[in-house]
Amino acid sequence: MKKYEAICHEIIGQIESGKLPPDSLLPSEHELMQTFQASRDTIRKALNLLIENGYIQKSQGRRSVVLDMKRFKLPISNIESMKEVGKSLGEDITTKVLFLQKIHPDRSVAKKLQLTFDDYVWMIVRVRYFSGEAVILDTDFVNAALVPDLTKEICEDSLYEYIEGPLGKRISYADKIITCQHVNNFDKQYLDLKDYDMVVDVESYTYLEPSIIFQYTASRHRPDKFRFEDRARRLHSPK
Amino acid sequence: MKKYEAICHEIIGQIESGKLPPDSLLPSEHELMQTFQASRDTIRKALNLLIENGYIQKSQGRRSVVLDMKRFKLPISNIESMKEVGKSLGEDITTKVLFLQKIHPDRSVAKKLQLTFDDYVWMIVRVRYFSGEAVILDTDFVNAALVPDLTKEICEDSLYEYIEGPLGKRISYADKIITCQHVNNFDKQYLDLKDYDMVVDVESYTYLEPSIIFQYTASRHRPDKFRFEDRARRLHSPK
DNA sequence: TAGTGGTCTAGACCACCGG
DNA sequence: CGGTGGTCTAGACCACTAC
Repeated sequence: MKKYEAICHEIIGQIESGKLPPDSLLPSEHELMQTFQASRDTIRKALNLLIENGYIQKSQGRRSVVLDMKRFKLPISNIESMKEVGKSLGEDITTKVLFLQKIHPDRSVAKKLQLTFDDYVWMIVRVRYFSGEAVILDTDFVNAALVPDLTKEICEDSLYEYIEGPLGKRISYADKIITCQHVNNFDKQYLDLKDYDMVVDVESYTYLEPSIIFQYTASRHRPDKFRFEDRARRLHSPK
Repeated sequence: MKKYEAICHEIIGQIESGKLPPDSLLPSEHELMQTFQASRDTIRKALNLLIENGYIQKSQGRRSVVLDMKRFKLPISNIESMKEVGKSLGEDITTKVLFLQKIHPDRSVAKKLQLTFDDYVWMIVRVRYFSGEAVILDTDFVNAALVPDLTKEICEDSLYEYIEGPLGKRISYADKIITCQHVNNFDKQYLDLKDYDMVVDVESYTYLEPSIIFQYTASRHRPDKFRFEDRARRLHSPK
């Protein structure tokens, strides 16, 4: 493991164990250099990781402050598979594959994945059950040139795990667009909608390294089961 | 201006002017060092800024790739005041202040802002009009010890501009929680809801530097006018 | 193998904060 | 004023990619 990651994890451990409670101050960078026998740059990289993950807050001239992480159990602003989300939630999530077939893309999908009509995509339709209720309907289109073989078992388990494991590729980033929409017939047919007439629609464009789009997903969430948490930082324009 | 910010802006300029189109490769870090007469570290800081703002993607052993920013004109994942959002949208946004008063917080607000019942908070209720339609209802609670004087004019113009300008404080970050909820009587009374029976609820906890909570906001959006865009990065756990 | 980005080090100077 | 974090430099070595 990289040194600055190791230092970051060591400090996270101290925060989560309560040795560094919320609102307490971290040792200075100089002290941390000695503690961890590292250069200042390495310490600063470790601290930057802590900032990105919402553990601490820095400001010039003062020591870093430990933040209160209690409210932030489910960061969806990262990319996580359903399997990962379920694990961190401790919820009983199951997946059912309704449809899985290699097809030629239609006009809209071809454009989204930057393909031609002659290329192939996997179309996957999955329902996610939370405690037995069908609350999310996912429709995926995956570039079949990048992911040649897919099975029902992989789609039920974890698509991302398959891609990053056996396929040896790496997921890089995803663009997400969240909107609200009226329910359509698919939603009605496959989700336990109760009397909701709207869904939260999350469109994702997912990229492999270095910047290759491989997946477009439309994810329809029953409104009462949708929740998105994010920490936004203010971009101060340069003076 | 800091050197690495200057370099970052210079490169953004080249990307936005089309001199560095999407999918093209940046010069190597070594070449950039010579071009900008800077050390490698400074170049890397500039590139990191470009990554954080979604302009480029790096991966080891390869040159950096320019990403397509077209879809990302409206970043609500940053902290922006309504005034800033309106400016970048070119939309006709106006604000009407319905209520502005210094009060003692109730139990719920006191807890959210880490105050006691003896402290004071400003309660502000504002309606946001897009092209004449009332589509967002904001209810703010602001720690009055940090922002002693507020007027209707400031609330109608820009609260953040007032805090970062005359008050000389800096906004640091905000935690946001997005959910869907049924409309309540306030929504019905003040928003042009058409026949929608749900709203998108965005709760924000906003912090000043170094990490002082000063504001809690509940923002209720008419569903058809809500849109949230985000670029999420995959956090690979250390091996 | 050559070129690239990733990590790590050591040291300098500056800007800001607090007492 | 001393201490702190922010910026910048110069150089070394490693890991990965592409050929």
